[in-house]
Amino acid sequence: MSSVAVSGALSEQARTVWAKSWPMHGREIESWLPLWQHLHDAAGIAGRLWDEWLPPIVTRQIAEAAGGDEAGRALLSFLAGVHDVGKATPAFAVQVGVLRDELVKSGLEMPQVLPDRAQRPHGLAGQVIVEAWLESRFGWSTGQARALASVVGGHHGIPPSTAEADDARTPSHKNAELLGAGPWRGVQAELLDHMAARTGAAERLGQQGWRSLPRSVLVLALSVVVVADWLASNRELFPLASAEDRPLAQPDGDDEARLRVAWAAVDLPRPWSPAQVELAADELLRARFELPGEVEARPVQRAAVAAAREMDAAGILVVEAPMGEGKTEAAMLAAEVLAARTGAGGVLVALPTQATSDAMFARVMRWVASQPRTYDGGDIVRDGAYGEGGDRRAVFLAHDKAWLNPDFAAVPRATPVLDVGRDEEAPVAGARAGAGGAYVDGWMRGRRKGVLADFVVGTIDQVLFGALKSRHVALRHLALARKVVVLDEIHSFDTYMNEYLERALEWLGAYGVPVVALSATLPASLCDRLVQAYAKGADSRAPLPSAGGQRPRRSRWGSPAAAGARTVAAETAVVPTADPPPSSVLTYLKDGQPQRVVPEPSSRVSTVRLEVAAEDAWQALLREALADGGCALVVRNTVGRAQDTYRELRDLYAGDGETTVMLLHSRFLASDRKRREAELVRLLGKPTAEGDPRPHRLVVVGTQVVEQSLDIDVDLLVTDLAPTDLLLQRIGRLHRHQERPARTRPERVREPRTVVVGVEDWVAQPPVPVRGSSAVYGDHLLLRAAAQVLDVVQGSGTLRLPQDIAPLVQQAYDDGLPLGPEEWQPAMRKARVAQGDVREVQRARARAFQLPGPGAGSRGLAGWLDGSVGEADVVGARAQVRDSEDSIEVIVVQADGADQWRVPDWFDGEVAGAQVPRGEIPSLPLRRAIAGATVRLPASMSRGRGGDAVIDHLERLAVELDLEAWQRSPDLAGQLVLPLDDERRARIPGWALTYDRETGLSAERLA
DNA sequence: AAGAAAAAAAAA
Ligand SMILES: [Fe+3]
Ligand SMILES: [Fe+3]
Repeated sequence: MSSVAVSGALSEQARTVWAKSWPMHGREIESWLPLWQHLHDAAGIAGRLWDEWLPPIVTRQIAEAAGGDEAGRALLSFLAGVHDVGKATPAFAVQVGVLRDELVKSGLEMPQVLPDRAQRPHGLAGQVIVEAWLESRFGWSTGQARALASVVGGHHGIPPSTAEADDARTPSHKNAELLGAGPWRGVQAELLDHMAARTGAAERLGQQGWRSLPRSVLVLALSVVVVADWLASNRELFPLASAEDRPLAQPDGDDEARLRVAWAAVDLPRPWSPAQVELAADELLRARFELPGEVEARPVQRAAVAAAREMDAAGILVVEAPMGEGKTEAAMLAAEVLAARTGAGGVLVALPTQATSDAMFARVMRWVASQPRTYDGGDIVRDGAYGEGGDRRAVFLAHDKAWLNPDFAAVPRATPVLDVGRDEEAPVAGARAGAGGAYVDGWMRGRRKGVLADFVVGTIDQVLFGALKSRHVALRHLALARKVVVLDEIHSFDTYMNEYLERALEWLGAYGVPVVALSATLPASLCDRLVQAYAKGADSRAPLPSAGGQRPRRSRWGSPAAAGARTVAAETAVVPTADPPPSSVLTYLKDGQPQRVVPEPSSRVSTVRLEVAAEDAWQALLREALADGGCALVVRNTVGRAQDTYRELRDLYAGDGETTVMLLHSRFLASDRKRREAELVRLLGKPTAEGDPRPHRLVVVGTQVVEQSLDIDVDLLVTDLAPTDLLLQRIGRLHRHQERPARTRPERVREPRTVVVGVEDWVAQPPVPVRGSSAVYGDHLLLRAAAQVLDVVQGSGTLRLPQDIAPLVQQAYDDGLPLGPEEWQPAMRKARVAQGDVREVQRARARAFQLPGPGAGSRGLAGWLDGSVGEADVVGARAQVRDSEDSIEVIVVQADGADQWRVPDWFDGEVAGAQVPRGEIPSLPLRRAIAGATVRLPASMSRGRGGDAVIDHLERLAVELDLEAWQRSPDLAGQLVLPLDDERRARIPGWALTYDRETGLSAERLA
């Protein structure tokens, strides 16, 4: 850690240039800050960040590019130290009258007002000033100067476009007026020279090393500049000077004290730095998950630990395995090994949904608590104090509804780092860190900064946003680049999300971030693309020495022999006989090449009887199968079908007194759905020590919500035809728990059995899926699944699990492989083309706002985010990481005759039926209840012209009923409200809505 | 016609 010597005095003009003023408007000011002071502060913080906060995985790559550790530190300090030099311009300085006058008095001329001043925001101004200075002072080329200076230009979140920068550099009257001429130029250069000398950059700017930094390093540099600026702009940490102190005296040694105090107040934790663990996988598993001595690692876990030790540390590991093989634990063990190998300072675990993120957060917290402490300079006990250097791990749950999560709320919070006048929050005293030093940092919190924390669990969107053109995306990159990134359930992504995932992986590759991706069986081509995307990014950072040489094609399934299934005569055998793809497989990069490892097969093997039935036949079949009791799951592909089926089955079993029929789909209020899910897991989960609440006979009707993450076990499955992988996931709920051996199940359902329905006519050539299914999935995947289902049914009649999963999924997604009889082929070709079109549209939409890759372009960050705000030329494209037309979420309240709003009266707890105020922000318990009263309207309601009318109506309602107060609460701002009458009905133009506690929300289109 | 999530920044 080097403290910087005070270098050089500044001219009076340079000391008069200002950066901050309080207030910013008005004739009188109370306080101000000279620019040099802000620059010193920012440079100082950047140095501290380098010394104490950035983990080696980040500093190493900056150092490598910049020419050594000190050079890397100097680079960041310098960039932070000049970031606001654009404030030394008339365009900026004209804003505050008294400060302007002072400058004019000192000889820096400018008019009273500059109407065009907004055309040269100080970021852009700074960029071109630095460009010109690098060229004239050090002889940099235009392109070299543009690249480095773009970091200055981008410090407010969006780097200027090439055209903007070119325009600002063209000699013109306007530029002279706004950016300054004559003595202004002298002051700008003086400040730049001063900061270059002070940060140790001057000498290096004269050399070659910094002239062609890779884009990934520039992004990291930008992110650190932004962090430094945000901290240096906090007036609590870095107080302004009194307005009387003008100009401020020469810079002196007080700087260091000012910095020390501020840095201590921010109190960022040192990065996690786990030791290289040599433990065997078994021991590691037991130690980190607090398992008893006899527990052994499962094959996948053992293979993952071995892979993490032998793969490229800056590489990607894809673990494909069925559920129940302990993938999550495997990933955390691998993450620790990879962190130790790369110097990553934390772990980010990303999942597809908020609900799974919530569940994962609790598990990751336990894992964090079991981490040995790594701080070597103190004697702090593990569960003890934090403060004096003890191990602290900043944790964060990153999704929109994290504030509702009790596990996250229970984590001790450090004193928030607030800013006077900006943060409205009341200051609270911080608490001590919890188990293993886990705490929520006072600064690394909130939507943008929270993901910077050491251990973050969140939705996959948090990662995908890193590939979206968006303001301050560099900050998100830093959040990712600091850690090992674990991606869970990546098989569940659609084409649109995969586009973003691939681009995000390119960037992670460029940063050398270890990635562990978990999945059920992935289509081989997809797995290949993800690994390639990472490798491509890695190449952008470290090009091969043989620059012109072709890299050998990297493909997991490169050789025909490896493809196995594809050599089999397609139309006859669906389940391949030779060399089938294994049910578990690990793919990782080793020396830049993909390797595959197959763990020893799991011992669990089961068979499932597969059959098909007509829509009018399966209910009799179900009744028959459940004659002696048992629990069945009926999965429908649309909410409407599920609601109808539920009503039919309810009536069918009405009055027998010993059968429960339940319904689950997403169109229940969030709290109602949560309660239903909990009830399902209680009834159909593993038996507990207290007993087994499994009912005698139960029929659960549901949509796709039941194929995800609900750990339930049923005796019999009836399901609409669905794409093969989803069908297999549904089948995974069948006889799922080993704690429930066959002999404990009713006799007629002792053999696991699946009935596939949802097809108009199974005998037709090809069969015709019901309309709803076609609308949701498209006929291509449905017909391929139908071919596979019929093939099994007409053959052995049984599936073997898990062995058959991988071959079936690989075939279903291998478009080159024809499936089904000859007569189907014309229809299947048509469906395939249609599907291709849909995917292409999705891809195009996704690309409209996608961040360029790390290798594209040579001019640093100039124009990096061009087109990020509403300039898409693709129809229907939006700046978002999930594909959707507007689907409307509403808060449901009960309105009485007097137009008072109430929390739904059937809710649990004291707030049920409580009045919801509109003129003020509702209390926290009420806001919690309200968050649980949300539901998404059917997509059909928000599409097209009718959709606009619906949104209009709801928005007008919010205005008419005056929800202004709600806008000040982040969780309520912008929310639409749907008031129901006493009968739980609502009228919206064109629609009649009903909410029924048993069946959920129904929408009926009015003629 | 499913399901899933969804960003306030450092001064205009
Ligand atoms: Fe700025
Ligand atoms: Fe600044």
